[in-house]
Amino acid sequence: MKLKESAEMYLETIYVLSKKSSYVRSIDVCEYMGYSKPSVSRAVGLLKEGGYITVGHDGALVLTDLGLAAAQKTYERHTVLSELFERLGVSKDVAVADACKIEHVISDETFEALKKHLNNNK
Amino acid sequence: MKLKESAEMYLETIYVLSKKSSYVRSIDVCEYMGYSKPSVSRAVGLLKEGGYITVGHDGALVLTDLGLAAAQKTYERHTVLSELFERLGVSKDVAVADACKIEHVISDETFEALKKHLNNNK
DNA sequence: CCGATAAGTTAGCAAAAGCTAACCTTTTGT
DNA sequence: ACAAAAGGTTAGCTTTTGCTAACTTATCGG
Repeated sequence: MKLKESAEMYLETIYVLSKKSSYVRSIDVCEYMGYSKPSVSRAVGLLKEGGYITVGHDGALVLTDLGLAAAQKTYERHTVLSELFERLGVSKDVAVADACKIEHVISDETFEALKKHLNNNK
Repeated sequence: MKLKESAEMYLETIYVLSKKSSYVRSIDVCEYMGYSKPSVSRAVGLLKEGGYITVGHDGALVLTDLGLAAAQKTYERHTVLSELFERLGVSKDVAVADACKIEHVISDETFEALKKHLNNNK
């Protein structure tokens, strides 16, 4: 079951929020992503069903190993890509926005090549 | 009316095919993209409606100025991105596939930065 | 205790973009 | 000439992923 683009974004968001608050609820995801409660509710259900997260009775969203791995992979793409773009002179906002879109479609091979290139020029 | 990702692909395809045969039909687009006839038929209708192409009675698909500009823009992204990736050591197939996806989501600003970088390292 | 607010769910709509099945023309080949 | 093939369209299905409206709970203030 290959992760859809939107699922990656949800996982990444849960991951990012988890690094700050250690208690992430659906409503936090709503606010962060700017999505409605029903949209997040369904996405959470799918992620749970797929084994990417668990949901506590208190509504706490917790990444499983599977979910964490996916989230970290996406997050690394995000940081590396936006850093690369900024280094090339792209404004921060645009660099982040582009990283956000490209992170979901770029292949492992191309990403690794870009990452290596970035590291070489550090 | 902002062009959707799929519309960009159709225009780019018509552009590429036009450079070879000077008489591009829907069926040619089907074969090139691997899509069904109804899918292409609908897309062609939308592109016509949007003023991006004209369709002759003989079924010839011809880009308007508007369509040509869009197609060329996408095509340039495609060539620059795939060239860049290949230069970084990515295999041709993967470079092209990634360029195909990224060309639709990258911003003008980031693309120009990448292009400039590529030219500097030529 | 009771009403308001907060969090989540259910039901159902919408758009984008692919598909198949079935149909209509027009051209083509024997 | 007439069947078959080629090209295109119509109708309608599917998936993904957003939305609103409306509902349920549960907690919290006075």
